[in-house]
Amino acid sequence: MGKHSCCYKQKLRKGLWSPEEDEKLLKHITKYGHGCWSSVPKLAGLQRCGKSCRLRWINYLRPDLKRGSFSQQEENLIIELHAVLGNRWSQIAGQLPGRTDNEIKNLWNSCIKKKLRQRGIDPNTHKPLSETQGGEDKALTISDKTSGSSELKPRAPTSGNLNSTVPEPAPPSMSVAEKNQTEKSSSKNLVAPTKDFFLDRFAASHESSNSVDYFPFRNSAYSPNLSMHQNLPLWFNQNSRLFNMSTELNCNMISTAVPSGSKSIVISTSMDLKPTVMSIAEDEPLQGFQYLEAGNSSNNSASSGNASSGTELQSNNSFFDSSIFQWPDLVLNKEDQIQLGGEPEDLKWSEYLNGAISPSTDFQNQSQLFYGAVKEANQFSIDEFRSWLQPPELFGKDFQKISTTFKQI
DNA sequence: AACGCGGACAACCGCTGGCTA
DNA sequence: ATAGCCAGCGGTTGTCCGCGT
Repeated sequence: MGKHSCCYKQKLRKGLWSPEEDEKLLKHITKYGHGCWSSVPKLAGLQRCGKSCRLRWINYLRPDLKRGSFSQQEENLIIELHAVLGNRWSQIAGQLPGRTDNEIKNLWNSCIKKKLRQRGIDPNTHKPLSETQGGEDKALTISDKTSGSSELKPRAPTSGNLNSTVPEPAPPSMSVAEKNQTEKSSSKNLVAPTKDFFLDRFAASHESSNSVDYFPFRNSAYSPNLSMHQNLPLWFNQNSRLFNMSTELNCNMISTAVPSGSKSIVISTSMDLKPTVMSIAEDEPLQGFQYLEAGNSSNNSASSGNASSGTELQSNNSFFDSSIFQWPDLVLNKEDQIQLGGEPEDLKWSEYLNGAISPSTDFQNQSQLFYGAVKEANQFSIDEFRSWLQPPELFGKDFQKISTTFKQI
């Protein structure tokens, strides 16, 4: 099993590709496409196995490959993505146009790992080396953090042979004690803004654009430089309250820890990349949730034909659908609790929105909010909140569908 | 100049899962 | 239901090249 029939054939060349071979393969694929890879070598006149041809094409000959060394931005992005995805090189590569999984893997193993270690960061866990050596953080069970969620399943093991336990995002600046403290103070009584609140705000922000048809909460808009961990999805429970997955469930495995009461939709984006949408089937809260991903609204369609169309909701290809995706350890302290709908702290959000509370624009500080680090209420800037409410044109058709779905909830 | 070493990159290998007959 | 084919993925190995001794 696993071995390609072509691999048994004799006289197949191995090793480095000659320029002549490259030319043959390039000409063939340019002219006819690759079709079935196993037939490519024969048709192209190459004494290689189809697998080798495929690899050569993907890693070297493909016209849309970006050449040259990685920029610092790319490196940073790889580190951030790795923190979320682990060694899922192909998924990481998917977020770096023009880069291959092989290239990224090599970079990681040869360069980035070393750099991280030099900075005192464990490349596997993305935690400070000292902390890693001291043992793994105990993962709190759901019941540790919430009351009345006994029906929730415990964290599931990761599937497959992924040797990495997916690292849990943890700010190096935060001590274990601080984490414990924030975990203890996490909000059982959190009251969050309602869906209507967001919708109203969004409508007010885009009065001229039928904007209520859209629901583009872009919660990743804090800063392009911040970690992927900050791409928190917004969940609304059946009471239309914003539901904080991480705070209320401490769930790392979305597929196993969806709250039974929530018939929800999650809207998220991967940084400035694809908006991501998930919804949960109302009557199958635990395992029946659907996951939908909107195509890339920016429509930077690649030359290959299998790129997302950008117009259809799709059911795969985002790290969010991965059972190993770990939700950020978001913890809101008492000071961060937001209450709406005539409740005493109503003013808070409106104050933010009106700028009465001076917003911090220090995005690094903001990042701490999402790590559950020490937070101040006014760190939550109005500018950031406004940036969630992206104009519809930035999201395109996808969100029209999303909003339709949302309205049905 | 010769040698050894290490880094960077290219390619291979083994495995998995989807698809289809 | 099952077996075979295939694409894709991630780990590993091989190769090249620059640098220091």
